[in-house]
Amino acid sequence: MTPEQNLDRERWERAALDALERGGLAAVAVEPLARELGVTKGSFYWHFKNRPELIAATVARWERLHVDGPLQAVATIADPRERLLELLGKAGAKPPSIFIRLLDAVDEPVVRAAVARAAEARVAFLAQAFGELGLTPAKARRQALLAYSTYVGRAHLARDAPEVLGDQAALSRHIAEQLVG
Amino acid sequence: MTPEQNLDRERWERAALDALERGGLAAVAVEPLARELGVTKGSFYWHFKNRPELIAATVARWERLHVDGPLQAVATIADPRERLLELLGKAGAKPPSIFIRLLDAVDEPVVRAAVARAAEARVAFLAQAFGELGLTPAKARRQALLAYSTYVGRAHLARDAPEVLGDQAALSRHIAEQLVG
DNA sequence: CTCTGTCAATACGGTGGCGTATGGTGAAGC
DNA sequence: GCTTCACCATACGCCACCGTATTGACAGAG
Repeated sequence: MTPEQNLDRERWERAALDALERGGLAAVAVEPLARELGVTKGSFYWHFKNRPELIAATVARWERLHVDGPLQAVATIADPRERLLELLGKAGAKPPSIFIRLLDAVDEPVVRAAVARAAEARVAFLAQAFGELGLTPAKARRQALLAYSTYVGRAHLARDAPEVLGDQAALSRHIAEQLVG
Repeated sequence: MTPEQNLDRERWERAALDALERGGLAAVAVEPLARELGVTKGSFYWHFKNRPELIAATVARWERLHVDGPLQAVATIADPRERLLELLGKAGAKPPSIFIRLLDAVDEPVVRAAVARAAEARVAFLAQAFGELGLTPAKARRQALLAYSTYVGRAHLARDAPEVLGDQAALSRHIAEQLVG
């Protein structure tokens, strides 16, 4: 409620999101984060009910900053082809490390729900663009699923086997050519 | 060395691979597995030095049974187009759950190494087939990377957001058409 | 029938995280 | 200057897992 209350709660949330990126959801843990913040658990259990609440807040934060935000930003691009190239290009540029960390932690129901929402939002967004390019709705949806699958797959390869990935720029061009045409 | 020795060690390895599929690498734990097997840790530490050794054995078992095995099986198909369709079709049929569980646990160096080897082997295999279809080596490699990315991405979607995936058969046809042509 | 080696049970100590209960501090409000 | 309240520290009990040490069962070799 009060905006003041959230000032130091946000320190925890920021640190949690960083820890998630570095060490996965297991690193979003009370005592390690407290050490990192130079503080004790006493602080944490003031701002949060328990660890699940921190996880939920962290996931929600990711969803705002790394799903909805970028999607709205790209939505300003008028040309659907440009829009698609922008999206697929980002896949090659910066591997979405937090996203993959969340995929690793999908056993947690909150995480699974967020990941599923993100998938639907992104696929719908891609399908919209493909539709504007003239594909039928069904075909646009399938093409969007194909494109999103490559996005996720590349994100995995970039993290887990970058050596097989080779020249990312060349692959990016190849994918864009194959999928957008 | 002795084949007898491995009889009950193999019970552990089997159970470990099952647990991996169900609960991820965290479930490949000594005490839970002992409970499940109706036995105590005393047994485990007879057959294994420690938990890392069990994890290594489990990963190696997966690599044999779920990477090298299937690849060799499909290698018997002479026609490269048939071979590709067989591979990409399997992606839609049965989601490779153990594989994704391993992706989730790539922080463990043994797991990362195995996952990277699997990726390279599979991509090379796909590239070979695309080469036989007439693509230049560079283009075949890129196409293989594209195909493998869709494989991994679909595996994720199938597990984490099956509701956005929709009709898998239609998507399979779409992907095969787009990638193999 | 004893001895030896294989395998498992028991019992222990250690670690690391969760959550709670309670006490302390400093600043704002009166 | 006293109180109140937001905020954090201290200290505790709890649980789950790892790994070790020791003992016990039991089968086959001699």
